Order: sequence, then C-alpha cells, then structure tokens
Amino acid sequence: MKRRKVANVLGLAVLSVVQERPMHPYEMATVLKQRGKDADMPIKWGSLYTVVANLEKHGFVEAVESVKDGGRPERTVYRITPAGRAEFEDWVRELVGTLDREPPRFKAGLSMIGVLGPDQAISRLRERLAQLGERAEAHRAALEQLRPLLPRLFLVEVEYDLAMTEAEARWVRGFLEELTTGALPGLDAWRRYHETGEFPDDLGEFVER
Amino acid sequence: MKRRKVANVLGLAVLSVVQERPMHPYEMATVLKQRGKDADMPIKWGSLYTVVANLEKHGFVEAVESVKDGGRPERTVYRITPAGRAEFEDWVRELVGTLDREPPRFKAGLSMIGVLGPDQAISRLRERLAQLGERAEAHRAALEQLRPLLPRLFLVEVEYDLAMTEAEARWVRGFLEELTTGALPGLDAWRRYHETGEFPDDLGEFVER
DNA sequence: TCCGCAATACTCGTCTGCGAGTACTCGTAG
DNA sequence: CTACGAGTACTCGCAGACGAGTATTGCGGA
Repeated sequence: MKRRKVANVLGLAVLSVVQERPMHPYEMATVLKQRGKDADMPIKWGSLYTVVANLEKHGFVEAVESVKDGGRPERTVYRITPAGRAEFEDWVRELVGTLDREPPRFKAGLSMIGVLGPDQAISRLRERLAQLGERAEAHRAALEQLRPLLPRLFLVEVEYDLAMTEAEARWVRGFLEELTTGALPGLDAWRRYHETGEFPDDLGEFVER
Repeated sequence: MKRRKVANVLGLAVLSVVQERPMHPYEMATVLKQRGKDADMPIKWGSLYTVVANLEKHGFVEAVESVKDGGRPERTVYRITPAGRAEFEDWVRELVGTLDREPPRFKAGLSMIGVLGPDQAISRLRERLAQLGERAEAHRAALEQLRPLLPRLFLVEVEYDLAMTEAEARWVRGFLEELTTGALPGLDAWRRYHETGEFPDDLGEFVER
C-alpha cells in the first residue's frame, strides 16, 4: 500500500473545504476554524502554506487567480481538480474503512504503569477519569445545543467521541476499583517492587507474544 | 506546559529498557521487539540512533563503554542517569494522567463521511467492523494464552485495548443499523445530495460551536 | 566448499513539519 | 489625530524523523 502523496491530515482538511468552492489559503484556515474542524483532527496552522503548495504540486488543487484587495499582499485562490476530488474521497474511504495503526498514547502509558507505584497510579487514573468526565459532559452539551440545528449526519463524529469517552471512563473506573479495593492480584508484589526496586523473580521473564 | 526535550515516543521505549540495565542500541531494539512493545506504540526503528543520541545530549542516558566483540563494529553501551529515571517516570505519569490531545483518525473520517454516499459509507463501515472483530479476537486469544504466564499488571494494556475495540465495534454496529434500516433521519437528503451534488439549502450553514 | 540468505549493527540524505517571526492594515479609545 | 492592539496573510530556518542503504558475520544446505 503506497502512502499518500500528501500525508499531512491538514491536506485532507484543505481538500474538504476547497471541494465546496475555490478559496485562498487564509480563508481555508478561517472556515476550518469556524467549523471547529480542528477538534476532529490535529491541525498545525504553520503547515498550511506548505501543504497547499504540495497539493498543488501533485495536481490536487490548482491556482485560479490572484486577487489584489486593498493594500494587502496578494492572495492566490485555489480550486480543486478532479484528481483532488478523487483523492479526497479515497482518503475518507480509507479513514472510515480501516483501523488506525497507531494505538493511543494511553496504551503506551498503561504498558509502563508498573514504574509508578500503585498509589501514584491510582491518583493519576483518578485525574484521567475526571478529565474524561469533563470531556463527556462537554460533548453532551454540544450535542444538546446542536441537535436542533444540524442533521444527525453532521454530529455523528461527536456521538462517536462521546461513546468512546464513556467507554474509556467505564474501563478506567473498573480498573481503579480493582486497585483501590485490592482486588487486583499481585498488588503487594507491585508495591514491594516499587518501594525496594527488587524484582520478584518468580516470573518467567522471557515471554514472547 | 513545556514540551519534552525528546518528544519521540521511541525515547520513552528506550528509557523503559535502559532503566532495567545498561544496553547498546541494537540490543534495546531487540528487547523491545521481543517484548512486543511495538504493538503498544508507533515505533520507527530508523530513528533509534538519533533518539538515543538525543537522550544522551539531554543527559537522560550516558555512554558507559565501547565493547568490541568479534570483528563487528563497536557497540556503545548506555546507562540511564537519575535525570533519565525522573524523565521516564514523569512521562509515564503524563501518559496515564492526561487525555490524548489528538483525536483518532477515524473521527476525522466520520466528520467527512458525507462525501461518500450512504451506500459506500455502509460498505466501508462493514469493513471496519470486520477488522474490529479480528482485532478483538486476537486480543482475546493473546489474553487467554498469556494470563497463566504473566501477572495481570502486565496485561492491563491489552485488556484496555480489547475493551476499547469492543466499544468501537458496538458503536459502529449501532450506526450501521441506523443506516441500513433507514432509521437515520435525513438519509434521503443525503443520497440526493450525493447523487446530484446539490445541497439541500434548508439548513442554516453558519453554525459555530 | 561455495553460495546465498538472515541477522547484526549501524549510517546517511532527504524531506517536511511547524514554531516563530514579519509586515501591513484597520478599527477604536483616548 | 494618533497610537495601539487585534486581526490578516503570509515566510522562513532548522531540527528531527525515517526510509533506504551498507558492510560484516554466521550458518545451513546442496
């Protein structure tokens, strides 16, 4: 599977707006911000002009005109090409149809949670749980406010995020429960390891997956 | 919040292994692969030597000795420093205690699912659902196999991933249900928009969040 | 005994992402 | 009427990241 000619997700965002009507880069940024697309994906505005130039280089957009408006610097207006339209749809198809290869960073953290003692682990997890609660609440509020204004289709990504946030909260709560009630087996060994630095050597170190 | 001196997650992985005992870079790679840490985080082995050099530059690890073994090139063995140990723990604390700022790419895809028609959306979502099923199955198998060999603590990230995978599958299944039964309101408008390219203008375009 | 492939242990050059800066303009409060 | 802060519309330099390459050794098979 050859990777995309323009890999930066900002490229996708750009395509999604020029696909509606021709625009100049700064306007794209404005529209994207105003629609809150930066909440759906990680966007670095510093890369905007580079990305647009790349899209042009690969024939996904083309310059239409240079407008001079007032004393400002010239603005180049870009339009999407048929190739760009195809790329955009294909990109969305890929995002919807295939799993992310990059696991969330929390998974990396969990896989190393051993270094924190049980006590630190508990307090950190409590913090995370609080943040998850806030995020869920924010999404619920947004949904309630937007539901009467927008078709379901445009809210689906928020519903998804809410569902995942709640699921993670549930999992963290469950894990926390095990930690605080002492139900998790090996808790003592863990605490001993963290306090003394000694490794209980009764575990077969050499495990392959 | 100042960002980490060494930002690459591979740096975290490296710290997690040198923290146990001094090692040379290639050995770190071997150990990390053998423990399957590359499933917990996105690791590019091409960056290994750069990252180790950076960790050294910032005083998180230091060179101990250069071993010459057989006719092979020299291997520099690195040891973790106290600063490195602190950085490592702090990094894990951050990963466990705070939410990822980068939403999953699927969310970006969902937010643009409109461009695919309902039919394409359905078939793509079916594919995703199948992949989610496979992933869940793989995790269940891994857990079953590893549970008798390893303490719970070392399996927690797999349990988390499994829980999240199942949650996503549930959500996708639900959404798919709405699409296929026609329960989702606005389905006709969507299909019409996709076939004709015309936008039903009965929606207030200018919505801020 | 000779070949070829896998593993070992790196190195290098390219490319690009993006933070930080710049320069100009407009509205407005004093 | 002027100074200042908030936009507007970009530009640039450079640190990294990473793919692809390289050179050597060991080993199994024919």
